[in-house]
Amino acid sequence: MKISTRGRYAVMAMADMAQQNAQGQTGPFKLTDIGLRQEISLNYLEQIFGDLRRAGLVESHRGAHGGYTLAATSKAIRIGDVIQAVDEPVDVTRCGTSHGCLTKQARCLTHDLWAELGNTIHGFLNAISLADVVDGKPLPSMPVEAPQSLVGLVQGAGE
Amino acid sequence: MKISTRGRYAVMAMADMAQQNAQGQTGPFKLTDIGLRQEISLNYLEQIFGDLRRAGLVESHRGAHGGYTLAATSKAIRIGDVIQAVDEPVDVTRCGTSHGCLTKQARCLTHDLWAELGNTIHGFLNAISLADVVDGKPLPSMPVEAPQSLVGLVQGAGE
DNA sequence: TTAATCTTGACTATTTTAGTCGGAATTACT
DNA sequence: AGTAATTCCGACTAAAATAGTCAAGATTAA
Repeated sequence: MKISTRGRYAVMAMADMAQQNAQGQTGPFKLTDIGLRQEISLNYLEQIFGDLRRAGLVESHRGAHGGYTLAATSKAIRIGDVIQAVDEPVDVTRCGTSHGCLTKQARCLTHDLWAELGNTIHGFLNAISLADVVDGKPLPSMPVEAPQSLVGLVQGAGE
Repeated sequence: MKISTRGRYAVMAMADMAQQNAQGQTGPFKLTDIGLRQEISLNYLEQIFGDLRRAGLVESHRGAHGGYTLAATSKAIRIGDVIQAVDEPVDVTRCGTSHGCLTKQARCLTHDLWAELGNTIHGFLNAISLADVVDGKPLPSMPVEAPQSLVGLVQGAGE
């Protein structure tokens, strides 16, 4: 249960550009510079930015004095989008596609659990924009606390 | 960003036992039977139950007519405990221990983000008991929605 | 004593992750 | 036109994690 470095690096690089923007720099930003600031290898960044570009999150400017710019305002870009762009499976479970869920006798007791965990992670990441990260805004946290107290508090966990 | 089969299998097996309990069976439950019902190989289950036993979540009964029983009521066992028992790193980031966070020039813009994501996942999993899963209780979901709306709603994302 | 069951540890195959490398295409500047 | 800077692309590789398998030992009920 951990995030890949691809996802982390992607968010770090995007946040780097957003921060540069916030400081008046308009870009385009060279991967070389981003890599130096964030300590990520150029070659690896190239791979990652390929994904980001194909997902429409950044725009590329080739040739000399080229680089990348954010394709939208930092307020409009959500962290979830960035991670999804570089990190194929934002799925927590491959219930249904693979065995392990719908076993012959049981309707998979845990299916809803994984589905809702996925929703929770998605909800969290999609609720935060690049701008929030750069501004150091306080992040939302889970309101629930104890195992017993929450049962029945919330309804509608349907997928 | 996905959960390992170890974690899934562990929860499935524990839920299986909890369900047997709920149906009047008191155990001990043989791994052979659990494996058959949940379609998990015996050898793999043995490995997993070794971890669960060492974590104190189940009790073993050796010898003929032996098997495993839950070490507490299904209401008292939280999903987070189960996953943590078999799935070493419930960490989302290894910020601080490894490079990639505290780079030379930046105080790691994204540190709080990963920390709070971890808290969110923890909060979710620890809020749900085995009994909740077996009973098919509705699960809590994230209340937050849009990127803008949440900023400033919640404070205190400190680790 | 025997069969059932947990216990342990070593072993292996597959997949994923985290990169590296070389070169081609494109553009700005001179 | 030429050159340097940059993105672009695909193949390649090393290391780690995942998902198991296997064999043999310990313990207990009958």
